[in-house]
Amino acid sequence: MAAQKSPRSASGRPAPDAARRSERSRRAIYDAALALVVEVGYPKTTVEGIAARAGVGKQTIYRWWPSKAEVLMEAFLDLSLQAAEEAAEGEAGQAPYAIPDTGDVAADLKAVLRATVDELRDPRYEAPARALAAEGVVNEPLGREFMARLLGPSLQLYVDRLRAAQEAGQIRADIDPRIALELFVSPLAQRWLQYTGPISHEYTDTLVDYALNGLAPR
Amino acid sequence: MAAQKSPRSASGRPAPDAARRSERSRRAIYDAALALVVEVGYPKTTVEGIAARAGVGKQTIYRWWPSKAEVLMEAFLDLSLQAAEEAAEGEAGQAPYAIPDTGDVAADLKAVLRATVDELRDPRYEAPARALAAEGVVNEPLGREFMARLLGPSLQLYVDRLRAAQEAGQIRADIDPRIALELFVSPLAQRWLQYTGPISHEYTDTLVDYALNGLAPR
Amino acid sequence: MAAQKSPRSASGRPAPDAARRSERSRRAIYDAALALVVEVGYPKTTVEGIAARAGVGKQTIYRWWPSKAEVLMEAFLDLSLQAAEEAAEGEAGQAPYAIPDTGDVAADLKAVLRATVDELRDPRYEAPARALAAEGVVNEPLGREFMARLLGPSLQLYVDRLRAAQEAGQIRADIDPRIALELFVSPLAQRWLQYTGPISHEYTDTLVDYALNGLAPR
Amino acid sequence: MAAQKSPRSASGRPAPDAARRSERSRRAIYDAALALVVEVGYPKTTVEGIAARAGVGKQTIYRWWPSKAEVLMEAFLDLSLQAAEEAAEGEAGQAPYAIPDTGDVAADLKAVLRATVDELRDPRYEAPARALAAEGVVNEPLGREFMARLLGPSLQLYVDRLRAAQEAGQIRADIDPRIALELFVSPLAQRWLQYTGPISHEYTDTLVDYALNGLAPR
DNA sequence: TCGTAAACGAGACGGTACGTCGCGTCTTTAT
DNA sequence: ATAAAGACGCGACGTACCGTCTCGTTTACGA
Repeated sequence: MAAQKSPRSASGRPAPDAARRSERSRRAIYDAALALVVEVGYPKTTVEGIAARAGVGKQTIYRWWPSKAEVLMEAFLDLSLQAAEEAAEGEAGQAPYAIPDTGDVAADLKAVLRATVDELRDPRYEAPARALAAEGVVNEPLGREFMARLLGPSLQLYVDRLRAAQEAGQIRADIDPRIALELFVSPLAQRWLQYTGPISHEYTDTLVDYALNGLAPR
Repeated sequence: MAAQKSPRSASGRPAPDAARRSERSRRAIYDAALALVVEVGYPKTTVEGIAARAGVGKQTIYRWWPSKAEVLMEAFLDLSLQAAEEAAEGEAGQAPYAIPDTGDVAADLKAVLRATVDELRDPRYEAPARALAAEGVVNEPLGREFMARLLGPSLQLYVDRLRAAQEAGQIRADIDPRIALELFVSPLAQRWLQYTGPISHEYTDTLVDYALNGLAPR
Repeated sequence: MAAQKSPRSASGRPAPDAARRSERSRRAIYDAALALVVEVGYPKTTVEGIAARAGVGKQTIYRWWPSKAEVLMEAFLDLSLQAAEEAAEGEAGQAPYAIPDTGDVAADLKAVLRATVDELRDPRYEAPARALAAEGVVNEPLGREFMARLLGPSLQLYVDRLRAAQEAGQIRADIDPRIALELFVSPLAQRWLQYTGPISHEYTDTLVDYALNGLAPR
Repeated sequence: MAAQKSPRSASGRPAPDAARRSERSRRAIYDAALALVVEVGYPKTTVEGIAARAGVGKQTIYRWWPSKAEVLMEAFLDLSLQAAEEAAEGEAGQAPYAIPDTGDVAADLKAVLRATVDELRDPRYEAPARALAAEGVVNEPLGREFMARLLGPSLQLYVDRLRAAQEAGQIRADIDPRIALELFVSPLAQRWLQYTGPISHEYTDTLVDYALNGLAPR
């Protein structure tokens, strides 16, 4: 079995040694990237600017990420992780990363969506989330990564909760939960992303009602 | 009232005389912009590239548009207009710009959504539409313009059709059509924009069924 | 005869239109390059620095010169030209660009060499001349250009003066003037370039004496 | 007197312990530096390149030399030393490091200069010698070191030989040998360094003749 | 019908950021 | 304990486009 002295990444460049990576720099880069996106917007956020703000050489960024979009992706991922951990601490003993199940699907979904609305309005989350979404629209690999690492896991929580509701007989058994969740999640996403309408707690409540009960008369 | 020899736009620059504008150049610029977005993608499409390909001076672009996003917006608007006119010719005597009303809402909606799916898969439409959507996500004024000039009018057609369905008693009267349409339009939009899932005729059919009948058992 | 719409330089890049070149920028670049070489030395003089000091975009330098060495070459050539013109004004009616001929070769050569010594000590000339010489040593094309455009013409003046001396019988007819001149010019050049010894009026006087009369006893 | 555990050089850094220096590494660094200068030229020879080629850490270079110029200087000095030792072996019983004295100054000088011409044409010597000369032109301390350690000793040999000639009555007693030698050495040096003309055995022979006999008629 | 003023093509300009290279220092790893 | 390996902060490289600004050259209008 041949020893592999200098492993190469897909780009053909020798892969850097991750074990010797500076944790300090990584944190500073995450912080700088997030702060800049909030302060000056994504298009005016430059790799050079991130490096300067983080007190880091440009090469240190290019060594570990292929583009500013990937930097922001990991920074945002890290931010979400931290937030999730903090949230988990508050509700000790409870399953983290799950939509609560009080027995009332409608109420549970409304609660989660209200929380989501609040989050989408917090500039600290909104700016990077919007930037990543925009980049992903036009950059398919990044878009798919965004889906795989952020959107997907979140959507899975809805799938799980809807499955539970099906078992409880609150949702028809022949419904595909993966599609069903889009009836209330996607409208919110589109209003937020494309300014197709205002978002509010009232609005998401209505979405849940419409989706669960349908538009046609009974 | 004082004579105004060289009227100035809000930017303080003398407004160009639109009457003397070269139609030839405008067309060439539209064609070049759309072609480049399809061929090399939006981020690699540059004003310089558009000018070169259109055989036009850069200033001719900057004279009439403030940014490449606006150029593309108008180019795409123009493209949509042309396409709509062509489509209208095929169905003479019928109201253009409307969702057909056969009396069966579900069928009508499914038909329109199937057509939309086809369009979203045509690279000639997809590339510029995606580019504008992405730009609009991160550039609010442009996003709102995109909504006002393209998305809005399209969505209004759904509102009209849903209103007709309400009058025909096929949809509950207390439903807000502006929100209702999002139950089947937004999921498609999100899957397309964010790669959250595959899009197909089957999928949109399912969306219409779910939306009209709801998820909960009757 | 084919029209040549976009002539290309040897580098394969379209040649810029010299007619539209900014004289203002060129002057500013010359001045900045010379000043920086004097102030911070050649190795610390950067294209970026020249551009910044000249108030010019980097591309304006790269558009017209392939390297900082070539910039400095032309700047120095320009400086020499100006100096020569100023000098020529002072001695109206006299042939410019020539070594004076008073009939006494030894005296004439000593006078020119003394002037050269003075020039080599003037930092405004020394710094760029030294920089170009150094670069030329290790960069053959540039070295040859330096020889062709600066050194060569100067040495030719010695050839001319020595020929006159041969006709006047002050120098043997079988002597090759192109080689002869090196007996007093090259020693000065080497002392200056390589710090092999101090340079002074006395020293160059001695060189002329030794060269004309030889080292062996008569 | 206080014990000094880690003596510090003028730079304030702890002086490395020369006794523990790796002879192996030094040799590898010399070889790599010389080879690179020959192969890619001095400007493209980098400390990183030398280290990589020598299979040595960069720090091992920086520990012992302040710059790539100094590395090359010592490498070249070492090369010259080796060459001189090899040459000395061939002529056993004779004084090493001296210009032969056959009684005929002209012949002896011509012989040495012919050998020098040959050396200057050997790429293994030419490339590093030229590199060091160029660096020395623009970097005064290095230039003076080059003079002190390489050029000076070589020139001294000429001084010695010329003194002998003066005692033998072949050269006038009032001649300064330190200046005299420049009449034939410097022209060769300048032609070589600055491409002011071709170098050949014929050329150096002529230089010796001109220098010894002078240019003026007797 | 002809001048003339505007729009036009071309592209040079002052800039900003790109992604890369090499510097000289510092740290880790594996003898 | 030493030295290879190489990550780091830094600064310059040479390139690509930005948006502005002249340049002549059409072009179309109104005198």
